[in-house]
Amino acid sequence: MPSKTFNITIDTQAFNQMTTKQKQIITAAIDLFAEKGYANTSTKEIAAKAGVAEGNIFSTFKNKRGLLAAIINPVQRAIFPTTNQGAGAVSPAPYESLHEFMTDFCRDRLAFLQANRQVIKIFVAEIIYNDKLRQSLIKDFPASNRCWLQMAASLDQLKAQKLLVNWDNIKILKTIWSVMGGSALGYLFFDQPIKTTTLAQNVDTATRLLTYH
Amino acid sequence: MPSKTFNITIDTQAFNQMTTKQKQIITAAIDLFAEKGYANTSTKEIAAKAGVAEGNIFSTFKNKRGLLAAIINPVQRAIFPTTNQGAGAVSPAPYESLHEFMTDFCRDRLAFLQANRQVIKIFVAEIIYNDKLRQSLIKDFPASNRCWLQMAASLDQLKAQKLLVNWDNIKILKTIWSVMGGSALGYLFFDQPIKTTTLAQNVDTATRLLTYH
DNA sequence: GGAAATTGATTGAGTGCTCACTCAAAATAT
DNA sequence: ATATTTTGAGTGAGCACTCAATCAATTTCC
Repeated sequence: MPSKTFNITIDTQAFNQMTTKQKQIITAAIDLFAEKGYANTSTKEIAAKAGVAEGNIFSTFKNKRGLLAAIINPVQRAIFPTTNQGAGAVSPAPYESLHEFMTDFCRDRLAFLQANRQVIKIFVAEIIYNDKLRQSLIKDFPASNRCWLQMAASLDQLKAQKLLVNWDNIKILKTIWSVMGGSALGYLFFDQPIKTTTLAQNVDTATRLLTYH
Repeated sequence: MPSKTFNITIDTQAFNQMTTKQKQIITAAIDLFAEKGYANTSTKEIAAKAGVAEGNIFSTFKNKRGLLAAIINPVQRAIFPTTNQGAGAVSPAPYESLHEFMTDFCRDRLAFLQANRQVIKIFVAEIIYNDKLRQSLIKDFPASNRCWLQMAASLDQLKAQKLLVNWDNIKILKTIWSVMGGSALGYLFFDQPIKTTTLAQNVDTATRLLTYH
C-alpha cells in the first residue's frame, strides 16, 4: 500500500550506474560498516569481502572517506533533499482524519527504515562524531523541500478542520518522532523487530497526543 | 530539590581513590573520547593532554580497553546496579499524583544526565558497536535492583489508586523513555540544552499518556 | 579475418606512517 | 641503599594509500 503523500526513498541511480566491482565494494562496505563501524573496518577487509583488489577501492572512491561518502550521501539526500523539484506543486492529499495521516506517515517512515536499515545505522552512528554532518543536519532540519512542504500542507489542513492541535509544525513533528524514535532505535541498534502491533500502538499514541483538545 | 525515591548517581569511590596522575589520565580520556570518540583517539594524545608519560596509561589500566572500561563501568553500574543493597527495604514514597511521580522521576533522570553528560555520551556511543555491552544492557533491563524495585512499588501504588494506566511496568517505563529520549539525545549529541519548559512539557506529555482511562 | 597496437581497468606487493604496547633506564620515594 | 613509580624511545603490527606491472577489451592496420 503506497503512501498518499510521502514515499521517500533512497536514490539508487548512482549505484545502478556503477560497474559490478564497484557495486561489490559498496555492498561489502555497507555490511562491514554496519556490523563493526567505520573506524573498526579496514580497507583490506572490505576488498577481501568484495572479492576485489584493495587498490580498486582507491581508484574508484579516492580514499576511505570517499567510500563512506558514497554510502552516506544518498541517505542524507533522501532525508533532506536539496533539489526542490516540484516544490511549487504541493497539493496536500486530503486526509480525512488525524489517525489516517499518522498511519500513512508512520508506515512510510517505517518502510524507509526497514528498506535501508544498514545505511541508516551507518549514517546515525557517523553523526555522533562527524561535526560537518551534524551541523548540516541541524541546519537542514526541516529544510524547505518537497517532502516537508507537503507534510506541512497536510498538517495545516488538519488544523483548519480542528482535527489536530494548533501547535507549530516542528513541535508536531518532534512529538511524532519522540513516540516513534524508541522503536526506531531499538530496531536499528538492538535488532528488535518492530511488530505491526507496536507500530499501531505508536500511531495511536501519537494520534492521542496530537488530537485537538 | 532531592528526589523522593531515586537519586541515582555514579559511584565516585574508585575515582577518588586514584592517584593524581591516574585522575589526570581518566579526565583527559573522558574529554577526548566524548569529543572525538574512542576509536579516533590515540593513547599518545591522552597522555599529552593528561601531562603524563604514555607508559603510565598501560601500567595503570593495562591497555586502552581497560581505560575505556574504567570510564564506562561506573556508568553501567549506575544505570544497572548489580548489588542489591537494601533491596528488601523497599518503602515506596507516597506519591500523591501521577504528575508528581513523573516530575520527580524525570527531574532525577535529567539531573543524572546533566551531571554525567560526557561519560554517558561515551557509553551510548560505545553501545552501538560493542556487542558485549549491548547484550548485558538488554539482559539487565530492567534488573531486579533497588532502583527498579522502588520504582515498581511506586508505580503499583499509583495503579492501585487508579491514578495510572494498568499496563505492565516495563511498558510504562518505555513510554516515559520514548517521550524523554528525544530531548536526551538532542542534549547528548546535538548540544541542545534542555530547557525547564521542555522538561515540563515532556512530563506533561508522559503524564497524559499514562493517566488512567 | 587476424595480428599488432592502444587504451583503460585491475592488481597486490610495497611504502611510509601511526598505532597500541613494552621495557630498560631514570627519577623519586622510602 | 632499596623499592617503587615514572619515563619515553623503541617495536612489531596494521593501517590507508601508491604505483609499476599485468590483464582485458577495443581499435587500427594489413
